[in-house]
Amino acid sequence: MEKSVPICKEKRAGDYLNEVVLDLPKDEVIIQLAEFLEAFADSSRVKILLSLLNHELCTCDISEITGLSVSAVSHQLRVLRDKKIVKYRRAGRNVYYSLDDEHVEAILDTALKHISERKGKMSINKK
Amino acid sequence: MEKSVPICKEKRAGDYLNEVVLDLPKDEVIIQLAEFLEAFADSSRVKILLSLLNHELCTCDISEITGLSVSAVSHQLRVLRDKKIVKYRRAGRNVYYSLDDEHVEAILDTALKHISERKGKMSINKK
DNA sequence: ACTATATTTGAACAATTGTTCAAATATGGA
DNA sequence: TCCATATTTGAACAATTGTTCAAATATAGT
Repeated sequence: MEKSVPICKEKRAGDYLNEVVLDLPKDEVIIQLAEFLEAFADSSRVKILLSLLNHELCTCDISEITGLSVSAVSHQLRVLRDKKIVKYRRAGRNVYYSLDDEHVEAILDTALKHISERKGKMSINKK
Repeated sequence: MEKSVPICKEKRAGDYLNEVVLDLPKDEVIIQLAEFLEAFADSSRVKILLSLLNHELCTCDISEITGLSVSAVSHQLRVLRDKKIVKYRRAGRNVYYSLDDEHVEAILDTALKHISERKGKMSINKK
């Protein structure tokens, strides 16, 4: 019984599949990558991060800027805090948030490029 | 009745909030940003994208490399296709996928830097 | 036309998500 | 201490997600 290799593989000349597997980061790292990038996968959080690009802002500022409820903002800020993407400092009754990650801007810029360049190849379909 | 500004704002000297609002992309763009970045918010998709960084691969290759079922891979590839992140070509019975976005590598690299640099400040907490 | 392999698809399902609401906590000023 | 404001928190909820399974489709070879 020497069969766990899928059939579509048997006839392959150069076997580079193992190479690809070996080049992959450990599963643990892949999970961390995805957990970090989850921070950018929601429009409320993206809006909050964009707001923080140039200014530190208190929870109530962010609520007003984004149009989200104070509570919703606070919940999302906790997510961003847990992921070490924003930091905060308390000043009196206000808590001021700012970016704690030099890479946020890079990721948002890259994504912005994607959607602007993609416009040319946008499909007409709903998806 | 001239009251819709939150109280924490009234006493502000420099009013930069409006400036921040004006600097934000349109809501539609923010939603597109988040929809694109959703592609990276799941470890299965991250693993698929990492696998495709240097090789084009068929569905069955990707299934074997990632350890995901063929069906799960196919479902996720559809998500990536819809977002214009991968493209595909059919060759006989196989369908070969490859990256259709120059920015994928940049985003994954940036995220990788984040998680490696973050290790110094990792909290002991569960989160 | 029939069979085998590769891929896609749709329904079902548990799990997770983001918001709202009400209540709790924190801080500063009277 | 009491009150007003700012923020956080937890429960509840609908909505979305990713997987599995079975069935459908596509292609090549006989």
